[in-house]
Amino acid sequence: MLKELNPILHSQLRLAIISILMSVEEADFVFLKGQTNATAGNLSVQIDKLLSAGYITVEKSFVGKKTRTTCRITTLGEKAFEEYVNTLKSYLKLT
Amino acid sequence: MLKELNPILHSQLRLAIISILMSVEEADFVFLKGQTNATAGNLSVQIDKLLSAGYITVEKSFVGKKTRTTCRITTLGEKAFEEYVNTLKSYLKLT
DNA sequence: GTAAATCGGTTTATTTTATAAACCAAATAA
DNA sequence: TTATTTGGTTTATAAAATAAACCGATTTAC
Repeated sequence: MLKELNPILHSQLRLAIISILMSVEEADFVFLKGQTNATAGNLSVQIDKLLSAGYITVEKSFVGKKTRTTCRITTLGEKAFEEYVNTLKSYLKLT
Repeated sequence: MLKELNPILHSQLRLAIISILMSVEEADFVFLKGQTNATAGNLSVQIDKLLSAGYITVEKSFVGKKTRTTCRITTLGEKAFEEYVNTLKSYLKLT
């Protein structure tokens, strides 16, 4: 029986966000928007979902007078990502 | 910039179906249902989508008095799967 | 033999997701 | 001072996944 693919991660944009955060330790909204080419609205929604799932932390601060939203992956998020990748491999190795 | 993940394949059930068909040369409805643990309705819908995309062929026949729906992957389907896997790797290798 | 249950599905309705559009406050540029 | 841009959020819409209802044919149980 095939294991289920964590639906929180099985989304193009959320997977991209998490992948980036796995490699980068922290990334702000503007950086993520540029890397993923997502619209701001979509990115905002998907960041919220990852936050609600406990997969990332979100910190709002100021740089000069501009707001800055910084995201980091949590341990839970790392584990979820690793498990997602392993599950995915069980699908793909059938090739 | 991240490439887009083929949305026809970026679906848990359709990916499972295609993965199975990559390994098995042909599979009927009942077999796919058992392997994927999907409901008949969901499986029927997703098979239709893969058929419409030209990724599989679907052949209906009889075995004795029972109907049999046999699926096979097409060359286009194989190519799409391979490209999907490669794109996915570009997401995951960011780890 | 016939009523009820099962098999192999399809169709339709509902829920969930993803995406886009509209909006907002603050800052900067013209 | 009035656009315009920046850095987002909220809300509405479109698309997708899933579940529920249904269907005809076949068995099974009585």
